[in-house]
Amino acid sequence: MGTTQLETVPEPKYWHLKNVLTEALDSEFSVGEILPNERDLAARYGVARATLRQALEQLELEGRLQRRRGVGTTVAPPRMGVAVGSEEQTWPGEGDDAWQAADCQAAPAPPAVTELLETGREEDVHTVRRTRVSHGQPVAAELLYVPDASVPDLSGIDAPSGAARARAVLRELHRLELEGEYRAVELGSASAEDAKELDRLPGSPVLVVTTRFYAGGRTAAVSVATYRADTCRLTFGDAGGVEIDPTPERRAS
Amino acid sequence: MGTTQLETVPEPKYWHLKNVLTEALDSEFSVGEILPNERDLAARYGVARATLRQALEQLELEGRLQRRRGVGTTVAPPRMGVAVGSEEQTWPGEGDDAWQAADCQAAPAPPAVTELLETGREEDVHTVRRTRVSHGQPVAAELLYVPDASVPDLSGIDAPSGAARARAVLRELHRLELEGEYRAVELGSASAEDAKELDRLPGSPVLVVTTRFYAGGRTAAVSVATYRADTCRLTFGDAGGVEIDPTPERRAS
DNA sequence: TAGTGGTCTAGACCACTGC
DNA sequence: CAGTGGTCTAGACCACTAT
Repeated sequence: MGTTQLETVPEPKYWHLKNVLTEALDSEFSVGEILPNERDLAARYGVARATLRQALEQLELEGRLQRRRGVGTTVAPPRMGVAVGSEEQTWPGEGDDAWQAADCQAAPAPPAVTELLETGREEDVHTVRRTRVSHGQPVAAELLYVPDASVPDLSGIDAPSGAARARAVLRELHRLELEGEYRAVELGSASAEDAKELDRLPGSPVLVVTTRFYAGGRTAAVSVATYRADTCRLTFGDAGGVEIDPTPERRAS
Repeated sequence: MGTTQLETVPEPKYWHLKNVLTEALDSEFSVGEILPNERDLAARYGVARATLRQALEQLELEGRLQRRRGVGTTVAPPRMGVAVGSEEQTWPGEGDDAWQAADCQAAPAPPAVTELLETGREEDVHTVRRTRVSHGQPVAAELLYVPDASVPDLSGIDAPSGAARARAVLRELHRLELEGEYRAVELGSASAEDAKELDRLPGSPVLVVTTRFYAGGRTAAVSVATYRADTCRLTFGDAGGVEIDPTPERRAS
């Protein structure tokens, strides 16, 4: 850095600071290392703590830092790639797919999902909760909505709720022939519930993946999965069998 | 502060405020409507402006609000779905794909891209800039990196740079047989350049879509596209021909 | 208990938009 | 020009984690 022109461009302090810190991160810190605390850092760079925090927030958003209350700020490892969609489409829970079924309740789906499923507004649907763990870390929390019409033979199952019932719902679902998937990704913020499962604070940025599963000419199930945006890079497709560990870029010095 | 419960759950003010505003948005405002200014809103809810802003930032992140300096805060329309990947894989610019080539320069690619392309660190690659407009709004800015090896017959083209050359590069690229695509989506923040193209402030949250195009057993091109996270929902696949306008949920009253 | 990040305040000034 | 959101400050207290 050295220079800084004053001419014509009043670059915000936090933006400049973010760039300075990015370089420092690249050159002077290694993954997992703890940064000085916010008060010290602010003092060192001659800014108010709030301004310093604005820069740190950006860096956290970009996956460069991880902050934990009561602990400190650490240099984050490169984001991990998590496979979300591939060539061969499969039902959730089919094969061994990194997800763990946690629970299943009968409850009305949120309006947005109701519309996709074309179910009644007050109608109960099977609501399966699953979590996904990768590299020992929770990366996603999912709610899978399955209308009773998609799993008509479920009645015989004893377990009224819980993981056992969740697995039963999935098993029944697999009996249908999957005709297609339609997926959407958007930015969201973690609900209180999801935040707890993801070990983050409520409001943390998440990537929301909504998947509609088609069977028998209708939407047979809808999945809403929220991935930690700070630690995950969602991957799609498999590029003709090539599957390289992605994420180059960062390295310690 | 007046009272408020003391029992067990000190919910942050900005979080509570966000929820209150969300309901107000659902019930009392319609798309495009202008909210009261931040100072008035803060006073109305009895919080400092910074706290109010924290709530507004969350809502903007969720795509519910749009804020423009010098103008005001308006209720945002539902996010638009933009198609990013579908069953049939195509080269960028093949068919009529909503993108507009803007420029092309010869320059070294960033390290991350260099690694994917397996080109030399200092080697120049054709760098095509394109923008994508949807519903009259800029939604994405892209940099497409094409090593010379992928377009060997380009030498004869006159235009050294500019849109004409960009189109020429794409045309040459289409002569290769596309063997596969590998895509990744992650959260990022807009660079100063991208921000300008997207009509946003630098640092705004964006969805970064990195695509590797395979041909001849190698990565023949790499595209890095940044989509406005506030206005876009990225869609993948086509679910057997079904293509419904998504995004239910919001409505004015 | 000491130290961290998270929340909140009440001000100030700046940059931009529109009239 | 007046009015908007964007940046910045200097403090305070709270919630959490580790020791």
